[in-house]
Amino acid sequence: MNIGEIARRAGVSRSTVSYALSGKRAVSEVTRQRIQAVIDELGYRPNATARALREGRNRTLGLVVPPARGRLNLMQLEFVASVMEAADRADLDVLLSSSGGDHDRSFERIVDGRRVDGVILMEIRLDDPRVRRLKALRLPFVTIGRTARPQGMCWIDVDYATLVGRCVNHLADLGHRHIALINRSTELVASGYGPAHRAREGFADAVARHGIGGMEFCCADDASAGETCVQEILRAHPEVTAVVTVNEAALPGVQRALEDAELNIPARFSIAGVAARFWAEQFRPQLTAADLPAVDMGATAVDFLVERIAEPDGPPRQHLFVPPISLRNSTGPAPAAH
Amino acid sequence: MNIGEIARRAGVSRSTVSYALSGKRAVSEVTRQRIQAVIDELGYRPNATARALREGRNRTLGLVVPPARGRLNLMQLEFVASVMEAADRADLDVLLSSSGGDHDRSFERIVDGRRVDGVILMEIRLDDPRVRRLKALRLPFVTIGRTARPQGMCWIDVDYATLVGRCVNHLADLGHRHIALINRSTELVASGYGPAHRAREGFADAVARHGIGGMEFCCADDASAGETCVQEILRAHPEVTAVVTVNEAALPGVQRALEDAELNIPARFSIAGVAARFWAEQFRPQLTAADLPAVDMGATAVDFLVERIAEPDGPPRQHLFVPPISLRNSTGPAPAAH
DNA sequence: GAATATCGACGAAACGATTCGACTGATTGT
DNA sequence: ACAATCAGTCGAATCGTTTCGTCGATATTC
Repeated sequence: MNIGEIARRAGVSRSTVSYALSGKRAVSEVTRQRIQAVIDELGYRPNATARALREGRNRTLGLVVPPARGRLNLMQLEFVASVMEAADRADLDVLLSSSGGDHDRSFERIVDGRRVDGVILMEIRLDDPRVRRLKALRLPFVTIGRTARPQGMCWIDVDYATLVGRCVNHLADLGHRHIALINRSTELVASGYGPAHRAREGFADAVARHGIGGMEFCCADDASAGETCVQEILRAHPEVTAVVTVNEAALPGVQRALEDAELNIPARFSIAGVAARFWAEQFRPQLTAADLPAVDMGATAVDFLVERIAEPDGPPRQHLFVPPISLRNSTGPAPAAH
Repeated sequence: MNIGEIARRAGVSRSTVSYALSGKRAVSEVTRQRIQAVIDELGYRPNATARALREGRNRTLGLVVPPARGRLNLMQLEFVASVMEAADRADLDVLLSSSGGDHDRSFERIVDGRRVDGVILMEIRLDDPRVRRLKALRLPFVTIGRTARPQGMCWIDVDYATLVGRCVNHLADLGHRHIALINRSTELVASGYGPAHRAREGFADAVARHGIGGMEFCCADDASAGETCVQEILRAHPEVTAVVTVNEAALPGVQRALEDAELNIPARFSIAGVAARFWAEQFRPQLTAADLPAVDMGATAVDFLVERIAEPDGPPRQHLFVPPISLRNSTGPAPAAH
């Protein structure tokens, strides 16, 4: 059941059927209705592949997610969901690809088979080979996170430096004088993961500004690492009365370690950070944290990409998200020194 | 940079380039190398859309996930990741589509634009309009979960009835005589969600077999619903000493409510169920539960689908997963009656 | 009333690959 | 030595759309 068959049964030419459907040229009302009747009867829908070939675009965007190895997290999940929703609104399909490993077959397939009109790249590294690839292919793309030299590119990012800085400010205002940062894993830092680097910088700046003690700890993205990380902090720096965390996956372990050390939150210990709302609310007491705006980010990424596909040489759009810090119950005045 | 350009520069015809690449006909070694040199120089990759049009297949499978509304959960996330991985191994791309709402535009686009060679349908209902649609279009598909009449279809599912039954057996063996089931939400049950129905049946059968008291409670898929659900159970049925749960998202709330009621686990209260390993390990003490085998399920679904695409009229493959129940620390002997 | 728009429809040429049949030399078999 | 095979290549058709140019027929304009 292709357009030729419809044309034959309606007694018109293929082009007339096409114009009747697209409305790009006038078609008399009677033939239009005759054609529509045949279409309804046979349940014809134009073949998307043929259309894509002819039009030179696929009405599809590629979404490159981190490989399953590195465990997609809940925040990213929410992001993916919101990208789908936004793409759907723009009548675009979403082709998934995981990448970040050594041998990114699906990335190659999608990108150099020209299966997509544009790409959203998650979990970008400061120096990212995929970005170079997309630039070389002149395929429109938007990155979630920035490379080291983000000028001239299209990206959205979360301003970890500012957010971590604000957390430090908040804790310092409450009288805390020794604060630890629970950052992401050493591997992630080593591989040039922007948020981890910028959290580090924002933290260092803020503690320096306040003239207070600050120490950074890297921590793998899971609960048990969070537990040992806190134990380590408490052992090596008993003077610490508050932590800032950007490692949401470690939170359950952080909680356990603090409970085991009988450090009541927020009476004897404070904690603030950046996390998806799910994790912040899961914490007990609920975590004072900047909630990652996954839904906004997904919608914005799609908007930027659509715009760039329409106008590949337009000005590159960029947006830094600085979500407000939701005051919950995990921070309080520093305990009196004993 | 299309195949014609390559042919021109290599001084051969387009068909020769094609045969050199596919190996479907003999090409002399010297011309093959000449062609390869041109290809390497220009970085040519065949256009996937044109190939798809000609070959009549897209090397793409559709993955239909529940809409963002109904919140994709971690187990589903793991499933999606494993589908991607398996598809990648089979050199297939994955086109995402969310569906389940009233107005499934992306499902329509993917399915009747013939953008995919087959579909994996998650979160199937006992009577599902999408299944009828796919059958009518004669598009190969595999469902995750069964419809009410699953004969002749391709599906995989988790045997909730058996698993819940085994949990009841386990608890009964430990001496528990009054057990509650924490099922999924009433809406989900009402909409004909198979796992919820089968959990109910398995539970009813098992408590009857043991001649013990069993009562079922529906509970929305979130922590606070879990909390009120347990409070309700304890209030209305103080004789209950154990629960079986198939509602992983409610677990954190269940935990809170039991803690608040000062019911130590497993000394004074036991709990077992079906859950993704993440949730089971998140529970304290860790939950005795059948771990949902998301990774196996994803790989199996892709296998079945690939097979069915290759042979649309072959025998429909089906598989019921009955993952073993991992004994952890949340179940113990029933407390002596007081 | 002749020149000129305008409308509605048609045919053919793309888009970029794959594949079938045919053709040319060279090799083999008898 | 003549037919049969075979390796290597080419041209043309095809997949299902969209769109450009064209062309009657009717309507508009001076």
